[in-house]
Amino acid sequence: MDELLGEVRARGHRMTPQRQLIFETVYTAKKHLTAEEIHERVRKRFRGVNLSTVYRNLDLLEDLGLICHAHLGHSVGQYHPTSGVEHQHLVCRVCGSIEEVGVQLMEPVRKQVLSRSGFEADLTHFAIFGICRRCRS
Amino acid sequence: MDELLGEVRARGHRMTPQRQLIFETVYTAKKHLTAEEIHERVRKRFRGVNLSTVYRNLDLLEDLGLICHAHLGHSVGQYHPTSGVEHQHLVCRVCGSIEEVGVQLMEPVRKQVLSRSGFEADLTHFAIFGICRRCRS
DNA sequence: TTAATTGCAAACGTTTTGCAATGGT
DNA sequence: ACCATTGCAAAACGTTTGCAATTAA
Repeated sequence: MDELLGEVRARGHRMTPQRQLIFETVYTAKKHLTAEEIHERVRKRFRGVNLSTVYRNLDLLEDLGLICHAHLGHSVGQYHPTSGVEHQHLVCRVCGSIEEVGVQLMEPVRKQVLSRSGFEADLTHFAIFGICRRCRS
Repeated sequence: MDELLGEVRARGHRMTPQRQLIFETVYTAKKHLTAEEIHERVRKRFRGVNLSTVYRNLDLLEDLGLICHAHLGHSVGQYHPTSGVEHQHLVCRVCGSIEEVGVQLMEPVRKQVLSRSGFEADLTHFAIFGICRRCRS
C-alpha cells in the first residue's frame, strides 16, 4: 500500500493527510463504500475533512487507476480498490453484500457475444444480481 | 398494448390521458428513454404534463410490471417496456446504443455461480458494457 | 515560493414530496 | 361523491464547482 502512495507522488500529486486517509479507508475496507461512508470513516480519524475533498480525491485516485467505482443496480456509486485480478460482482439483493468472482467465468459469454453480435464486451467490473448463499438459507 | 392498459384498470388504477401517453411513449420507443426524454415526448402531444407526474407514473407502471428501468453504468435511469423475453443489455460505451440478447446465453454462468458460490443469480436485465459492431469499425 | 489542495458555500441535475385543485370512476 | 391523480413549488439527494485561504513540495 505504501508503494501505491508513492505512485501518487510519482505522478506529480501531493500527499496530504486527507488524501492518505481516504486512500487507506478504501483500501482497508472489507466492503465497497459510498462516498458518504468514506467521508464518515475518514472523519472519525481526522475531523473536519470536507465531503467535497472526499469526492475530489476519489476522482483522482480513480484516474490514477488505484480505485474504481460502480453504480451497481439502482444504488449510489460505491468505491473499492482496484484489485489485481479483473472480476465481476455478485450483488446480493437481500443483504447488499458484494462478492467478487474472476472474469474467466464469463469468457465463453464474451466469445459468443463477439461472434454473434459483433459486440466487444468488456467483462471487467460488472454486476450480477441475485441472492447470496447466506440469505438463501 | 390495449390489453396492458386494461391491466392497469383491472388492478384498481385510473386511466388518465397523462398515464396513457406516458405508457405509450415507453412502449413505442425504439430505444430506452430517460424520464426527461419521456417527459419531452409526452409534452409534444399534451403540453403541460408535469415531470413529477411522469415519475409517479413510471413508478406505478414499474410496480405493475409493465415497464422497468435500469441504471446502466454511471448513467441516469432509463426506462423500457418489460419485454416478454428476459434479456441482457449490451451497452455500447461509444454510442450508447443498447442491444438486447436472450438470457440463455448466460445459463452456463448461472449454473456455475450457483454451484461454486451458492449465489442464486438473477440474470434478467443486466448490463454488459463494451463496444458495438458499428463503433468498432 | 508557488502551484496543488483544501474548506466552505453555493449550484447542479435528477428524483421525491406536500398540498390544494382536478377529474375518473 | 369519492378518492386517485394531477400540477406546482419546494425539498431532498448525491455530486460538482468557484473561490479565497492553506499547505506540501
